[in-house]
Amino acid sequence: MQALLQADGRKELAQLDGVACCAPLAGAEISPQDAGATANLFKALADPTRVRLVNMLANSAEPVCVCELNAHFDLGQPTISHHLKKLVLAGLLKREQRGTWAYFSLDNESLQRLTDMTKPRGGKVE
Amino acid sequence: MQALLQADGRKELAQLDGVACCAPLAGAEISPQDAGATANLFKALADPTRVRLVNMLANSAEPVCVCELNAHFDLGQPTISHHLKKLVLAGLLKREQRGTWAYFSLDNESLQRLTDMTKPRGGKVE
DNA sequence: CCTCTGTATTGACATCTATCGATGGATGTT
DNA sequence: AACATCCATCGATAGATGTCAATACAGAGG
Repeated sequence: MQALLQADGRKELAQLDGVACCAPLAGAEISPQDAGATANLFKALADPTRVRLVNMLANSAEPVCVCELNAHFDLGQPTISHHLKKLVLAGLLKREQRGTWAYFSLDNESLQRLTDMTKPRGGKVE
Repeated sequence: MQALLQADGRKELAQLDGVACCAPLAGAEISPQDAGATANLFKALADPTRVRLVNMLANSAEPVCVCELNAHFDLGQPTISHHLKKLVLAGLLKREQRGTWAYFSLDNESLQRLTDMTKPRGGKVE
């Protein structure tokens, strides 16, 4: 059981690494490790619900309450919570507690990193 | 059986749609359909092997033979073939047959679309 | 202190996906 | 014509993932 908890912890850290590193897709040769981190970042956006969540938060200047987000989906509350957690772990969203309510907002820096990562000629022109 | 084949066909078309549409993440409100297409594009890059494949092709001015690609991975040939197919269906790669050999290259336009899609303030500044 | 409400976590389940071994079709080569 | 090579497809399998119902937990108000 202890082992299971540890494994989970490592997994979450791995996802966080994905945000920090951000090796450009079209840049210099990517190591297998960096490829994993890069893939993790894309994985965070590889779901329609998470794409919509990010899009909604990108269109709001203010942090948005979970209760507000829930209302826009035909999914259960635990499912939305699950997706939000994944986006936070990926570093794309920030979470903020206000009393009973939880507010989420887009981490603009991370979106910038995403853009850098997909730039056609990031590193060198060769 | 016929039904199965049809279902498969539809699935592949859906992935192709993902490339064509390309709704900006931080742009105007994304419809659930567009969110699915956008997610499909990210899904194509949500795997370390596919990230490396795209990266390798991005670093080559010339199309690369599959036999060359296979040599860089500790994976079976059918697995690489499977990943290459997914990337082609997503519109990220182009395939070209030269005699017995298959050559793949990066579709630079699609990479540009990826960049546009992740631009921090794609549509309007609001 | 009890209850209500908003979120997160757990456990279960169905589906999806990456991988492999085996096979098949196509193209060269002897 | 027989054979070898390259690549794609098929069938099977293990592991990952999205979803829900049930539960737990925390803060606010009675």
